[in-house]
Order: sequence, then C-alpha cells, then structure tokens
Amino acid sequence: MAVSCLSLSITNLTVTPATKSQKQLHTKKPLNSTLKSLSKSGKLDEALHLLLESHQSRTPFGQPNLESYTTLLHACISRKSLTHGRRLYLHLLQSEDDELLLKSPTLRSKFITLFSACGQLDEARRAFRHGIEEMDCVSESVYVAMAIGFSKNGNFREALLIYWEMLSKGVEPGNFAFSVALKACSGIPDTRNGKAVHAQIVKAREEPDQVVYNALLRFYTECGVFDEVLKVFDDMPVRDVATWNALVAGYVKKDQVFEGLETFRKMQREKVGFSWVSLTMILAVSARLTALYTGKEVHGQIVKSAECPDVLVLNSLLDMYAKCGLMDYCRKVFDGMSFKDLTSWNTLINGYAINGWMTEAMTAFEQMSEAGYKADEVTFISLLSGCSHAGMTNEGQILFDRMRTEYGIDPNLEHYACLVDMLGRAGRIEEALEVVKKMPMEPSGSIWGSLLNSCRLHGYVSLAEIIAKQLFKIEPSNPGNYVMLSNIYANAGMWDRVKLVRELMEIRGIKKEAGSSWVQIRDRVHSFVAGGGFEFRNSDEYRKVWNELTKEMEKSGYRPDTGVVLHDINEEMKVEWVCGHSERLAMVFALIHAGSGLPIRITKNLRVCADCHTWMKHASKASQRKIILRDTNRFHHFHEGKCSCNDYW
DNA sequence: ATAGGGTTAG
Repeated sequence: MAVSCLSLSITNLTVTPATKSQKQLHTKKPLNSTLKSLSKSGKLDEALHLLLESHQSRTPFGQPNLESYTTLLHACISRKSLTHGRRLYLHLLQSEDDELLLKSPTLRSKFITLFSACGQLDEARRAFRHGIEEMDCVSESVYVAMAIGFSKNGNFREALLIYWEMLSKGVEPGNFAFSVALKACSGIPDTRNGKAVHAQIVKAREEPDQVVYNALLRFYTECGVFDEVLKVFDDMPVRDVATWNALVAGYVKKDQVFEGLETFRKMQREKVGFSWVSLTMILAVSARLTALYTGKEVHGQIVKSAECPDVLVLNSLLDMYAKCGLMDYCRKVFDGMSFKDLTSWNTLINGYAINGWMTEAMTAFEQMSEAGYKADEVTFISLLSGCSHAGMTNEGQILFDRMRTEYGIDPNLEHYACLVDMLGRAGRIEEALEVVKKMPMEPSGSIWGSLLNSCRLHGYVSLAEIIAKQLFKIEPSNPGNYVMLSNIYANAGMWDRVKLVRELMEIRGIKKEAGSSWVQIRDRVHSFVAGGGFEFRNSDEYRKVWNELTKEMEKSGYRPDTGVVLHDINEEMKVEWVCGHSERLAMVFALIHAGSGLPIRITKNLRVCADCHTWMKHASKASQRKIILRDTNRFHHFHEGKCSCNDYW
C-alpha cells in the first residue's frame, strides 16, 4: 500500500500540473525532505528522477542545492548503488552545478567513498583527481576518503601515497588521516612509514584519540614490535575495550596464547568488559588450546548476553567445538544460527573432516549447495584432506575434478598437496608422482613431506631416499623430515641408516623440536614436555596410576616399539624414553585430575609417534576413557582400544 | 558513510 502511494506521487509530480494534493505536499514537504523520505525507503530511482526533474524546473519544487545532492548520495552509499551514483555524478559534471562538485569537499568525498565502496577504484580516483590541480587547497577529508577507499580495497601502498601527497600539499593531518595511514602501514606491513606516522602523531597539535591509539597498537602488532605495543598501551590516557582487544590480539599474534587468555581475564577483573571481538578471539585461542572448559565459559557469556551474537563470534564458537572434537555441539550451534555465512559452512565441514566424520562432511557439503552457498577453495581443502585421511581416494579424486568443472576453481598448491597425499597414502605413489610432475607450480616442501610419509606408511625405502633428497633441498632444517626418514629406516630394520640420519642431523646442527602436549583440567591448561615433568613422575600418585595402567595394557598385548627413538641409547633406556613422551604424561595427569569417566582431550605440538598411538589405543581400553588426541596433523578419537583414524595417518 | 577490532584451510 505505502509503496504504491509513493510511486504515484512521483508520476504525478513530473507529468501533470500541480493539483490540490501536490500543493499540500509542496508546502508541507519541500524537495529535500521528499528526497530524504524517498531515499529512506530505498526508492532511489524516484529520488534521482525527482532531483533531475527539479533541476530542470519541471517540478513545483525549487532548484536542488548541496543538501539535495548529499542526501541522495548518502542513500547511494548506504545501498551501494553504483548506477544511481554514476548518474548523479555525470549529471553534476554536465550541468552548471559542476562548480558544486569542485567547491564542496563533502560532495567530492562522498563520491569517492561511493565509488570505492563499490570496488570502482578507477572512478574513485577520477572523482578525486577531477580539477584538483587547479585548486589552492583541498580539504583533508577528500584525501582521507581516497586513502580509505584504497585501504578498504586492500590497496595499502596507494593509500599511503595519498597520505604523503596530502602532506606534500601542506595539509595538516588530523586523527582521521593518522588512523587510515596507520591502517595502511599495518596492512603492508611497513614499519618505517608507520614509525614516521607515529612521530607525526606525537608532534601533532591535535591530541590523538582512542582510534589513533588503537591503530598504533595494531600497527606495532602487525610489524612484530611487541615492546612498542606494551609501551603505547601503558602510555595511553584511556583504554577502551578495543584497546584491550588489541593487546590480546598482540599476544595471540606472537603465539603467546596463555598471555592472551590472561589479558582477557584481567579485562574482567578490571571491569573493562568485553565485546564480540574479545569473545571471538578467546574462542579462537580456546580452539587452538583445545581448552573446552574456557570455550564453554565463553559460550555461556554469549547465551547470557542480551544482544544477538554476530556471525563471527558464532563461527569461532563452531570452530572451538570442532577443534575440541565435540561435533554434536558444533552442529547444534550451527543449526541454531539464524544467520550463516560461507565461513560457517566451511567451519562445520572442516570440523567433520578433521574429526574423520566424512559421511557427515559430504552431507553438509550437499546441504550447503541446497542452502544456496557456493563452496570455495577452503571448502575443498577441508573435503580433500578429509577424504585423504579417511582413505576415500576415489571420492576425493571425483571431488578434485568437480571443483574445477562444476565450481570453476583452479586448484592451488594446497589442493594439489591434498591430491598427492591422498594417492600416496593409498599406496598409489606412481600416480602421486605423476601429479607432482604435471602440476603447474613448483612442488612445496609439504608435498615432498607427504610423499615421504606415504613411503613410511607403505615401507618404500629406496623411493623414500629419492624423495628425501628433494625434500632436504627445500627444507634442509626442518627436523620433522629427518625424523620421518629415520623412522622409515627403523621400520625396515636398517639401523646403520638410522645412525647415519642421526649423524647428519648432528652435523647440520638440527635438533628435534621438543614434543609437548597439554590438557585442560577445569579452567587451567597443563602442559608437559617430553622427558620432563620429573617432579610429577616421581610422585606417588603418578607411579600408582602409571603402574596400574601398564599392567592392564600389558594384559591387552601392548609392547613398546622403540624404533621411533632417534637417540643412540640401549633398549631399556629407549623404553624409558618413549614412556616420557609428553602425551603420556598429559594422559596420566588427566587420569589423576579430570573428573572420573570424562573424556580426555590432549593436544600435541608434533605428529604423534607410532608407539604413542598404540599406547593410547590400549590406554583407552585399560582406563575405560574416551581419549581425543589432536596432533598437528589430525584428530585421533580413541575408544575401547580403537582409533577413529583406523591406524591410517 | 571521513576512522578502529575478530572467524574457516595449510
């Protein structure tokens, strides 16, 4: 009803002479307020028409003025309507109102904003340059609009150039200019320029505001100068939630996730509060740490909140549950989301895939298309690597082809890596090598690494040597590669070669990264380093649980396989050594401290070794616990002496 | 609407 009334009024206005009702409209609603109400209801066609007609005096209204143009332009920006904006711009250029465009920085800025918001940087640039050379002074706002346009489109270098151009014209930068310049420096990142901007901020007449300070924090985080992050943070007169969030982000970026968590807790203690951004980051941290308890706490905060949570925080909630191995929770949250985006679907699918639930992953993939979302390269990486781990080679190959033909996605290096891994794991190494030969890019270290792993799985020793040669060329100092080769020799009983690899590592000064595992008990994450934790291992409670466990496990047939040990020590010491692997320490600790019967979630910084994998299977049976072990490579759900990976990892 | 934050893979 309301819609038809409005459109009627416009037709009447433009064609027929004024009637009684229009006179009323005229007196009550002059041009600009009519434009405003039309814009508000999204009737841009009619608003534009009215403005152009008024300009030709074909309406009872007067001539459009600056306000008329900005009103309409404002509507174009909010609806990202490029077509209406273009027509308005051309109209201004062609009419005598051209002057308006040159004189009004507001109008010029808004056109720049509109064009760049619609991704039309060339047009934005033209609007920016139009007549600029003849002008004595261009307002800061015009430069800022242009710089923001570039920066929003990821064109940080050009954004910085605009900033410097502004300075060279003698325009004094204010806080708006500072924040966009810093944003550009963070995006590149460009330490030198950013520091220069920092110096200008210090010298500026205007006091830096909250946004500038926070942008500084982000800039120093992005270029890895963490000392400055702390310094700026300490010197700030006022700290808001975004400030604290920036500090958390700084710690996370530095891989100091515990400090990130601690900072978040400090925010609560100091009554700073939190925002969706804070919760999003903490959920991501919880996902990394498999800190289910912390993640659930945050979930509680989300539920308690009066506001409707945004899609990003829910996406990271999905990921947290997925990374903790709780796919039914993940699914429940997903189904309850009133607004989903591509990332939501990708997170769900990836969750199923990393947990080894490929039937569910494929079903979700189908549902995704039905719901009108188009799978992207991330979706396919999850699906392909899931197929690879699940041994679904044929399905994976079909997916790889569908990705190109149905979805028009050119496979990137990661997709090829999945394909190579898939074929290699299935023992089809020749085909895998064929893919490596034919693919359009240089094979990466990870591709040779996955081929080497395939050789390990299938006991191809001589091929492994050839591949290792390639691999060591690309990644000469990655200890994992040497460990893998050594394991291949050990499995084949070639102990002299094992020794050779060990010596090679010594000569090249390569040390195996210390294995560490962690497990969360209530609100605390406990971490263990391989061969460490002596105090704990000497405690009575440890010995008691360890001995009981070992006795049970020996009954069910567990015998240590010491081939995984790289060190040159006697057999007894080797057994001792594998017993000190970090995931076992974490497991015993959890058995002592976690609530009885609860599943145990352990996360490890390396790939789990073959002996620990066997050990965990027996341990799950002996202790009657579900164990969810997440290593760098994938998830292992141990239950009743079996692993979800079917020993295929 | 001339400015700031965060999520998925590898």
